[in-house]
Amino acid sequence: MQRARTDQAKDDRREVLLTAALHEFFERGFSAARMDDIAKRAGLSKGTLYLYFDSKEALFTSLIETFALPNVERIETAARAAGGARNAIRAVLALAPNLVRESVVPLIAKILIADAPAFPDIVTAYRKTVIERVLGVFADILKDAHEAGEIDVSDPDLTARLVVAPIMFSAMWRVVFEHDDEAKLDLVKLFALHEKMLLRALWFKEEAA
Amino acid sequence: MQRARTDQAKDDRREVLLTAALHEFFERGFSAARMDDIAKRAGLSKGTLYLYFDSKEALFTSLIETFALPNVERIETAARAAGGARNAIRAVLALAPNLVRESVVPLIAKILIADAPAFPDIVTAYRKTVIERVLGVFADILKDAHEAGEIDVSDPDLTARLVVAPIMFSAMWRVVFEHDDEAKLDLVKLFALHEKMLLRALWFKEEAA
DNA sequence: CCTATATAACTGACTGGTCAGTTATATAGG
DNA sequence: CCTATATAACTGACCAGTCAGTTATATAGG
Repeated sequence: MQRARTDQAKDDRREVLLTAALHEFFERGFSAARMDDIAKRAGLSKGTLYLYFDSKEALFTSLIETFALPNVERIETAARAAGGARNAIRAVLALAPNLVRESVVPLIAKILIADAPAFPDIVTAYRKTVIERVLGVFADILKDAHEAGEIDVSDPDLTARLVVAPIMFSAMWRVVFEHDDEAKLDLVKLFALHEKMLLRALWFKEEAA
Repeated sequence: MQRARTDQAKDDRREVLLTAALHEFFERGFSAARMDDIAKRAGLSKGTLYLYFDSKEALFTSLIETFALPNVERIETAARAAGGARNAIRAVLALAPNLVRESVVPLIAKILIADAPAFPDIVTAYRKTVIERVLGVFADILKDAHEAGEIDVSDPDLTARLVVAPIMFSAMWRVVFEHDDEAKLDLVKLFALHEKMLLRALWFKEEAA
């Protein structure tokens, strides 16, 4: 086997191992995933895996930390870049189909849901740094629009959750049901509809006109 | 240990074991849950557990089958009993807080999500008998209202998913985050808001008036 | 109503297999 | 030829499933 001697090469190897771990943990869950399989999937041996991570738990923790943030930033930028609440909602819901179908977000979510009771600290950290940050961005935008008299939002935090709920719903749908093709969702249509209904609900006076 | 001699007593024992299994599988996942712990939780020995279920897998299957249907029926009756789409939506969303907070539905959902890849057949069966049945009830109601000219619903199947999404969202929230009290959701307010926004989105012409 | 006998519910020690983590050995690459 | 990296053989803890033995309960027979 070729050796990773430079720092760059080692970082690459770490990443390959983390990606392998992502898929094994996703498919099997923390407990049933085998360190041997993760190493093999990365084209390495178990011994080598232990050169890069101290334990199965350490690997799990690194995994969540590594994959959690990048996609949050994508959402956050899209939301903040668009001017105004209406455009922010549009921008994020336009991103949603790709996020649900192509990104690792649904995989990470599934892994966290599955192993939450075993890793309460990781879950709490994830909620604070990822979930509540995303919800907070939405809530802020809604609040601003409310204060500007543009829309009527009694509770921005709860409204933000209602905006996000279909993303979570379809992420779980993908992860649980889409192993059989019969159950595929049309995500583009789903989020277009969600957008339409949200705009009607929030700007209902103008929309009805 | 007292013995279960009558059929009734045996059924009771089965149920106690299933309830113990529900909680262990929920907390640990299929793989990490121990048959010994399930038995102990039910106040019995592992040997006895094997008198009632052939294997860990058989126990798992029975568990899903036993707990899946009753709550579907609750939703279905509530939806069908209420006359008209508006009342059906109201009736079901009024049920939602209790369903999310008190029923086993979120536990079963979590277990299924966690172990879906290991039990594709169970998952497919669950989708057909539970999920699509519930979604179908909503879709039918929406379609009827649409055909009666009451509301404008281009795609009842997708709309039904948007109605249900916040239930799934808050079920996962409970199951993943509510181990710490800091993260409690106000479900009554959440679903009241969801109802308000749905009514605006669907009957937006009248609501705006 | 008592007691002896039969039965089926129950138990927990044991077995075989699995897998996280360790270590002795091999070798790529400078 | 030296050493950091990689490997695969190894160890021991753990656990699903089994089964020989135990005991609660039913009931036959006095």
